[in-house]
Amino acid sequence: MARILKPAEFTSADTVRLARELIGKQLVRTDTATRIVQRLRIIETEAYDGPEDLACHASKGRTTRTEVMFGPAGHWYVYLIYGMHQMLNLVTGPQDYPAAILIRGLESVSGPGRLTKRLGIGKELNSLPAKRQSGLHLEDAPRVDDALVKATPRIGIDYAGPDWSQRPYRFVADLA
DNA sequence: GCATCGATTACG
DNA sequence: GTAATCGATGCA
Repeated sequence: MARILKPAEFTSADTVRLARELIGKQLVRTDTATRIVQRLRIIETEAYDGPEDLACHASKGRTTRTEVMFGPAGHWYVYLIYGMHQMLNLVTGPQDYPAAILIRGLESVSGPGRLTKRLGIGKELNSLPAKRQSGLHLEDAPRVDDALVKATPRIGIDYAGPDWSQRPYRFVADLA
């Protein structure tokens, strides 16, 4: 079994780089009640980097919803979008610096809303640390070659304006 | 209290 | 192209 990634490993201020490095790592769901364990590699991520990033929820300030992004790295940020889809994010960066990485796709599961549904992820995980005892954690994996990873603009954030919406903060593993 | 807005998906 | 669906937010 692969090494478990600790929350403290995501304290780097370079969230965009962390989003790139998360590609290929394994997302592990452990349900103590049903004993079902799911282990899937991450193939798509997006970086949301700090108060200046107009696409980042925290750019509007510290609120009940965004509070977790200001907290310690390595905790889950889960929220509901469009009234029906749960989005899974990993908080990154130093304490009090609001940043997170949206996990958009896993091998065999395309789409951020679909993956949370598949793994049974909901708001009960919000603000919990990415540890085995929380029921959802990350495990290390060999680095995915740069030739297989492409960077593109983030999805669905045109409202953030051309400067932010066009930045290559989305990473997709081109598995073929 | 009430109106508006989505880090999406599925279907035509 | 557009409907579905509801918590967070902002304003009164």
